[in-house]
Amino acid sequence: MDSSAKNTILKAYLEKTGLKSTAQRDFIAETFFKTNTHISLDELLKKVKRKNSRIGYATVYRTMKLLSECGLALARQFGDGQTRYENLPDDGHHDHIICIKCSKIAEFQNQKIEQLQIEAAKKLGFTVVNHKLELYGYCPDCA
Amino acid sequence: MDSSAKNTILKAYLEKTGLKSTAQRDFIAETFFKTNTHISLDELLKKVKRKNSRIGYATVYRTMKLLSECGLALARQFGDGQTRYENLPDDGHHDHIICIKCSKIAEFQNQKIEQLQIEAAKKLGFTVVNHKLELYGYCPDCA
DNA sequence: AATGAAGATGAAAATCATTATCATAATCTA
DNA sequence: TAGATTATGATAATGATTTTCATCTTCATT
Repeated sequence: MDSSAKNTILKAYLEKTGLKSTAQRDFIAETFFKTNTHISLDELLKKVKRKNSRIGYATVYRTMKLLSECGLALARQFGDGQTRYENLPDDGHHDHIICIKCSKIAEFQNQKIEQLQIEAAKKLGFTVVNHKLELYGYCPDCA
Repeated sequence: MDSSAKNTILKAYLEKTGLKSTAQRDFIAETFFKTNTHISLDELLKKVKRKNSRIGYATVYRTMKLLSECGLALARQFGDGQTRYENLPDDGHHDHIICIKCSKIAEFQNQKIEQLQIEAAKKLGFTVVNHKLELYGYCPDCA
């Protein structure tokens, strides 16, 4: 999904819930859509402030909550105490591996694992809709 | 693994890191080992205080961090703002599959998935210590 | 058993992320 | 353009977790 499609969704959500479209919201959303990491609110705020230093962090918090509600951002907790936001993946699902020492996060995809998950679920009579897989360990630098 | 085996591990870890064995630590650990839910620190503190009201919450926090470090407790965040701790499963590692309609939780084990995880991590230079896998979908009754 | 050094404890204060408050400003409908 | 409603941003408040520090325990050594 490209940025303009996301904007359409956002606008529709705002309208549906009786919220207003504002320059700050648009700019924060736009900035977030351009990221490709698991960005923390702190980091996003910094990015936003670079262009518009008058935007307060409460607005960034509020906007990300909004994006999360309308499905345009995924909120994740990796155990370092901060919520991190991720864009919808363009290229299908991926999982995470997190360094328990330095908190570095890497991503990986493995079709075989996905397949085995579906099979394991099937054995129990379940149908899988979604999943969350996080590996915790040491990154190359901290090993 | 039974409680006494866990105690042995804990003692070994304390010795290795030059920490001391204390009545509070033992009691908190023992209390935790008896739980079978994803207990929050708040809830654990309450349990502990019932028997020994003089134990402070800082000690509970510190002890759970310890247990987490030596692998005797699993820290999890389900997005409600609190860290919850889970005991090691008695019968080897298991993962969860959760029904998104009725919230039923089933458990499964799959050695192959574990193996593939380790391989996927290795490709990125990571060493896996621990993992969390949750499947979300529909159970047989809600399908 | 007594000593002494290193840790541990608990109460309270500090910190960090997040949320709420509130006066002011921007948006939008009519 | 007015009027009503919502948004903003600075600040204060909250809630979970960590740190601080004076005091107490543990444990290896006498």
